[in-house]
Amino acid sequence: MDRDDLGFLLAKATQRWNEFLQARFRAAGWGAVRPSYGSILVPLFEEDGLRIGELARRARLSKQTMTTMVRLLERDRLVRRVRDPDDGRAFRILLTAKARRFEPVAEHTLIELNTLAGERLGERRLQSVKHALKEWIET
Amino acid sequence: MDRDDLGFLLAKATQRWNEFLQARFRAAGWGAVRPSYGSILVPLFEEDGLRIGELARRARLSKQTMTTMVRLLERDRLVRRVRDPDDGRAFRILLTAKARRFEPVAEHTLIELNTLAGERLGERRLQSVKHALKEWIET
DNA sequence: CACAATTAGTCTTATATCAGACTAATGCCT
DNA sequence: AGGCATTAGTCTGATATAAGACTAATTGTG
Repeated sequence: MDRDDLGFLLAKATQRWNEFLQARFRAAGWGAVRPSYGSILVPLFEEDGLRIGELARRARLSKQTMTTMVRLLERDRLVRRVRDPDDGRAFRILLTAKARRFEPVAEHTLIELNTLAGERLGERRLQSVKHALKEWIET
Repeated sequence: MDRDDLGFLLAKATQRWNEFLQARFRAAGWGAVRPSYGSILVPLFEEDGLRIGELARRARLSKQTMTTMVRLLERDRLVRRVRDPDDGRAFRILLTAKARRFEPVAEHTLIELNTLAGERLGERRLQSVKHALKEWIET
C-alpha cells in the first residue's frame, strides 16, 4: 500500500466493497444490478412508494443524482414512477415484480458481505470501525 | 443514520473526507484544486516525473481515468506532460511552479485532517480503523 | 534482423455524482 | 381569492470513474 492517509484508504475500501457486491450479483445471475442501485432499492425494500426527494435524503445524495438513478432503474425495469395523487409535483417510486425477485438476493448478499468483513477484520473490530465511521460522518 | 451496512458507511465517510478537503483548500485560496487531484499530486510530490501508468498504479485507478485526470491538471496549470526520452510511447508528468506553491498547503491540510480524525475518533481507534481498512482493501 | 507479443496511452461509451439555474405545483398570509 | 415564498423535480454542464477496443512504440525470440 503506497499511501496510508485516511482519505485514500476510505476511497479504496469503498471501491473494494463495490467490487465484491458486483461479483456476488453477477454470480447470482443479476449482473445488470449495479452496486449504486442499493441507494434506491434498499430504502424501497423497507418502505415502497417513497418520493425522489425522500430517497435522496435517505441515501444522502442530491436530488439531481436521485433523478438520474431512478431513470436508470426504470430503464432496467426495477422501479416504476407514478404521479403522487396528493402532490402534482411529485412522483411515487414503486418496486416492480422483478425488483421483488431480486430482493432476497440483495438481502442475502448484504448479510454475506458484512459477515465476510466480520471474518476479515474480527467482529469486534468491525463494530468499532462502523461506530467510528458513523461519528466521522456526523462530524 | 438510516442505514448502517459497511458499504454505505464507507461511501459516506469518503464523501465527508472530500468535503473537508475541499473546504480547507477553498479557505486557503486554492478552491480550484479538487480533492481528486491528490491522486496525481501526492505521488508527484514524492517523486516528480512519473508516467501515467505508474501514477495509475499508485493511485489504484485505471489508465483511462489517469489520462483524464492528468488532462484536467494540465488545464489547471498544475502539471506538464513531456515525452519520455527513453520511451516514445510514454509521457513524463512534471509538476509546475504553481503546483510547488500548492505543495505546503496540501501537506498541511492532510496533516490537519488526519489530526482532526484523530481527535474525533481517538488516536488509537483511528490507527485501528486504518489498519482494518488496509486489510479489507488487500482482501 | 523480422516479426509476434507486450506495453503505454488514448478514444468511445457508460455510470455516478453534484452545483446552479430553472419550471411548475403547493402552501401560506393577508 | 390573490400573490409571494417554498418545495419537487428536472435541465445543463462539469467532474470522476471504468470497460472495451484501438494505435503506436518497444521488446523479446527465433
